[in-house]
Amino acid sequence: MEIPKTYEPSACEDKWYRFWNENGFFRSVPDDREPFTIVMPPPNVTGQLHMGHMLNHTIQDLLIRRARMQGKNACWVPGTDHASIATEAKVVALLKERGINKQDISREKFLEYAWEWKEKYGGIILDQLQKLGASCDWERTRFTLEESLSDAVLDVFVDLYKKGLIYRGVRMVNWDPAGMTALSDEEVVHKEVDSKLYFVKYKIEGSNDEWITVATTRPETILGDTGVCVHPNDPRYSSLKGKRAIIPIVNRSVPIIFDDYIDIEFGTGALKVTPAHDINDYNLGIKHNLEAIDTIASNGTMSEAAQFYIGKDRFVVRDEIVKDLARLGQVVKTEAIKNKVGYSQRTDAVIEPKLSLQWFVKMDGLAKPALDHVMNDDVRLIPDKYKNTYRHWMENVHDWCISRQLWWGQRIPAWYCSCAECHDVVMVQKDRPAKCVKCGCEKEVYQDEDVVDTWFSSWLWPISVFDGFKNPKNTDIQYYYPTNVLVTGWDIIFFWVARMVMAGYEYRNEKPFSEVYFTGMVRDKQGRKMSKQLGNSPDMLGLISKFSADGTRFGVLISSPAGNDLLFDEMLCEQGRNFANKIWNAFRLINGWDIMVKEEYGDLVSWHLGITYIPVDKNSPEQIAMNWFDSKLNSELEIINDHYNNFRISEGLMSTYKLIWDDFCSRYLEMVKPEFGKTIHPDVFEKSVEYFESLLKILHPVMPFITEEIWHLLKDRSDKDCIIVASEPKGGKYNKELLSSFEISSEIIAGIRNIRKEKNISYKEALALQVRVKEENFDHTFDPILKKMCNISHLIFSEEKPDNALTFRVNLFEFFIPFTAGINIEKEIEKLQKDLIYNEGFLTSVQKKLTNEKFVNNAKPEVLEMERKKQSDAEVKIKMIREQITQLTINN
RNA sequence: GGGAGUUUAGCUCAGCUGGUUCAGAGCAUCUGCCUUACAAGCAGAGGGUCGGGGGUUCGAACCCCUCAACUCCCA
Repeated sequence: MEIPKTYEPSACEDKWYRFWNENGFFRSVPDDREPFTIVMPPPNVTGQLHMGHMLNHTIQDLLIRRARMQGKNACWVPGTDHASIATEAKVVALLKERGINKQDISREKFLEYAWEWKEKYGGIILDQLQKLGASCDWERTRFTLEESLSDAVLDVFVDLYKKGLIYRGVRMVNWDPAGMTALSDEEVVHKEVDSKLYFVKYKIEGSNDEWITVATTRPETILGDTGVCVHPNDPRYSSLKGKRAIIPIVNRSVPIIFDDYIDIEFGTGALKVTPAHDINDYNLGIKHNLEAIDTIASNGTMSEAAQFYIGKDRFVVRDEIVKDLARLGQVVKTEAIKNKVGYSQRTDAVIEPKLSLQWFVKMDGLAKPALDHVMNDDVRLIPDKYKNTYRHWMENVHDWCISRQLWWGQRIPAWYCSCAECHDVVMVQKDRPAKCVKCGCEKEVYQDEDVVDTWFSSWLWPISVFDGFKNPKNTDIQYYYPTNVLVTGWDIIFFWVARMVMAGYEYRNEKPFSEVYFTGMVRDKQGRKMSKQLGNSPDMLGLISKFSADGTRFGVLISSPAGNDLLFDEMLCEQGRNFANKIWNAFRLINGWDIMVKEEYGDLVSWHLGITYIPVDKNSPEQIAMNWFDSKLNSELEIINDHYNNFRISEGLMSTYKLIWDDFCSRYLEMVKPEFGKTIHPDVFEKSVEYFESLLKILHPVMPFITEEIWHLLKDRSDKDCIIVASEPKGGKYNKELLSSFEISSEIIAGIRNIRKEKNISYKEALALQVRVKEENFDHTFDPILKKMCNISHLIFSEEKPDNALTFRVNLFEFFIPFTAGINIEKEIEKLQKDLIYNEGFLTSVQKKLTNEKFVNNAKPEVLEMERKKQSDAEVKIKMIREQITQLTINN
């Protein structure tokens, strides 16, 4: 069979994904093994796979696949989030295209359309995850709005209400006029924008020409002003005590109040107070008993209460009112200013602070355990710098506004009676009450129109996916909960992570997960966050088809330190693809070897593989290579595991990359590779295959497809013998001296290669190598390797210096290659001079330390010892270099 | 306005409690090679006052102070 020169991923990726899935390798059911559980942060049903998901899910898959290979019962629960506001907006837009207005259809009809939409598009993102290789247990797929999860939401609502942790009240909320709903504080994004600060003068009541000038960025709210506030210590305004001002246009008389809340420096030091449309003004209003006039309707236009500009958009009115005020001569001046404005995270509309009746969750009681258990590392945040952020938020947490004026979501289980005398009755229970608890009427009971915040379902996710609310003692929840790791972006630490911790302790008295791994945000080369709006997120499926799923996974992981943003560049995926190809070719090499047959090796002294043969010569390059790689593999395995166990994922991958490419391919395989046309010893072949298998297993969690493909090409295996369920390579002892001695040999090899290159000596031309050392003082372990790798015909050990030889130095050893042609004496001397200067400089710095009494007295003995060694080594080197220079000069 | 973080090679990042010849890795760049696994490759090379300034110390990328730039969170 002809094996292609380059790896062809497209066919094998789909093939293996289907195979794994059909053979139940992704499936997890409780058993007596240790569980390793990850619940997927459910992506929005409206979403398409973007770079953020890619990063997030690749990491989760890596962790799950590692756990699976460690023999744990790995369970990765997938699912999607119904995303109330985003989905509702999508459906509304879709209906509009069809000429249907949301207002014109019933709630039931709307939900029908919404479900239809969800069925059609809601699964796309999960399908895309399969392309990436995500090894989730698809039989466990959940959706935050499905029946059992919704039941949990309603039960929790009722329960918290009964505990007094949920209440209903009129508060200033963040109103999204585009989404037509209230939002929680966390859903508001503050952006700095260029605004104008308008200085408007209000007439003092009863005066002829006395004015007070206020500064505002929101002149359209003037219509709702019910006070003017100044600082009690501000001398400019002390004469205004007890006076009133006239609000222009509406000609309302309002009190001038005094409060030290005012910043004397800002604007004119006088603040117009609009209690209905600013949270600070609202608080001032309560304190000073000011009326709140709600002049802006829920859709962002001026309401009846505004009296003027009714029905016009607030931003249109901003311009109009300034013109009208100017006409009245009441605009003093306008300044450009930068200020922070709140935007809806979902619709990007400017948030309108608005008084309204909403449902809230009390946070103080819930926050306490959630804070403590993170601070004491019961729940570990990675990287731990987020502990600070988390604590700060928890200590200053505000009550959570959970009602949303939407239809797509769990409808709030609160019921009211429509009888006039029962307007204060609220019945909170899951099912419709048979009759009003106050007046007893049966027909007039109606349900709250609102739904709960989507996060009010996702905060229950780690429990509800295992049906832990309805059935708190079921096998799944007892086995899988608490889960192991949550992988998510730090941008939702408050929205979601903090609240899951709260729910975990409230409902199971136990953390939801032991570790939270925060990924960074994926940014483009210019450092911008990748987003759909900017259109700077590469097409995921395009990337996968270009560089393979394995290559793309590699590219994403190689540059993703925990919590640090990742600047994504396609080149990283290309590097991944190249790596896959390198591995593919290592396979081709090994696969192409002819194994030695019986006739080739004379005496039969060993028994192996059903045939007898003489064992590998223990001084052969092959045996030495195997000894070395054994140690190398074990020592690197220790390092790689340490990296991964501590979530240093990109470092773990980098070590794997170098182990495979540099150590295995460039060094080991070159050392054992038979000469052209020769055969390989069966032991060496077996061992090489074994090493290769170990490497594939180490790499599998990162590049699952190619490793599975080669795993099966290397040997005939049964359907159950797949790398995805193979046990990870067990580390073993390794010989440190052997490893460092090999590094020295590598330098010698590099020295010889350099000389060949400089002097244009072909590899085919055998060379002699002379070392200036007594034979017994040289480590001969790798002599056969030197000979093989560099085509050295013989090694000479002598304390003499040969004439006319090319030379290089490794540590304290001088090497000579007798070769007369083409030696450029001047260049050689120049090179040696440079070396000499460096070493002399180095010696001086060491001597400086050693003659410094304070250093000698204070430094630790081992440091001192090290410095002495440096000194003597440097002295020897300098002597050697001087000799070489002298000899070169004399000889020519 | 309050707080957190970052700043090391052209790029992305390592560098543990200050002390191995410590200034590193990968990528990119440059130079030679179509060598019988791989040009998606092989063999090499160059490249950094560790953001600036000051201090502590025998010794600082690492500790302290200060300034600057960038990022983020909260109000």
